[in-house]
Amino acid sequence: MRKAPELYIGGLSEASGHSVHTIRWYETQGLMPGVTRDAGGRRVYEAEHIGWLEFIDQLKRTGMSVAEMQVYAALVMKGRKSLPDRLELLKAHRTRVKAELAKTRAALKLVEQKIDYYDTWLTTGKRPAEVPSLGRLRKR
Amino acid sequence: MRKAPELYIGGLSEASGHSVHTIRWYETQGLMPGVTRDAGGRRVYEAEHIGWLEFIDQLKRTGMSVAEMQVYAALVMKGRKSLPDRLELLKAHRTRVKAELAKTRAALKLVEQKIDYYDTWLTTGKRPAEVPSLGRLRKR
DNA sequence: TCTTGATCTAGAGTTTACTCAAGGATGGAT
DNA sequence: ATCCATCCTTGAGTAAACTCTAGATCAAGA
Repeated sequence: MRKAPELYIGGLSEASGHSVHTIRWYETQGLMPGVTRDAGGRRVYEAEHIGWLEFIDQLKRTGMSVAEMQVYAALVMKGRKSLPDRLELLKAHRTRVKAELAKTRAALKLVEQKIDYYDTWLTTGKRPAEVPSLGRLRKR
Repeated sequence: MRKAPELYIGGLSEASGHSVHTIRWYETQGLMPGVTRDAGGRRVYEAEHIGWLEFIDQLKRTGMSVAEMQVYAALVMKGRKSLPDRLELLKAHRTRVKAELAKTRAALKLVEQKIDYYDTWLTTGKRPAEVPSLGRLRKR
């Protein structure tokens, strides 16, 4: 009754946008739970693995290192008794990400101030009033 | 009349939070315009270099590579005739940063959905309805 | 003058996250 | 029976951004 179309590494690669190299490397890093093999030794994936890799991508994009994703993946493999730990890990991650985002937004604001500074200088032809910490340097 | 307190690499290191190694390495990468030497061959910095490194840090925090900062620093060294190019470079950077921020915010949102999912599961004791692309995986 | 701490250069080493290469097995199509 | 694409493993290579080491020089204080 349960008959998923077989998903080999090439198919998962296409579906996920990761190279087959990367998928195998993720596996060596403990980031690919639940991979089976067929009679010929080939890795067989389920449709869920596509979603899993997508989730991994979100973690990565929010700045999680492979080392911490390893911890998360290990918890997933321990089953539902690890739910509290997974929740804690993700919450801690969320806190860090929010802090990082705030810092990056602040940095962007400063860069934009510099843009305004250059813009004014260029359109008025004269150097605007000093803006602190915008990294001016005399020519030498 | 113009008498700045001498700033050697150790002082700049303290003031900027970068190691002396990093400051020297930045120089080899063309990221330190306007560094002079004293009679004994030691690097002498001006107070402006502190602001410069702070600005570099903002660029870095917003994800600019050292390679692109090189380009920016080279423009700075060309003097005011490079103003339009500097402005263009920073504006292009701003555009990229905003796009990156949007993607990261979206990723964070998905991670937060997963947190909610785990939270509900944990507090109700039963697995909530599927949320698409949250990377579930069967144990095996 | 001697010592100590900061500085210098050149070059090697580290970390993270892939990315590729070599050589070999497998399996469906002709 | 033979091709060819796709898969396998092991291990080496790459890129970015530092980070450290070794051996030498310099400057200021005891």
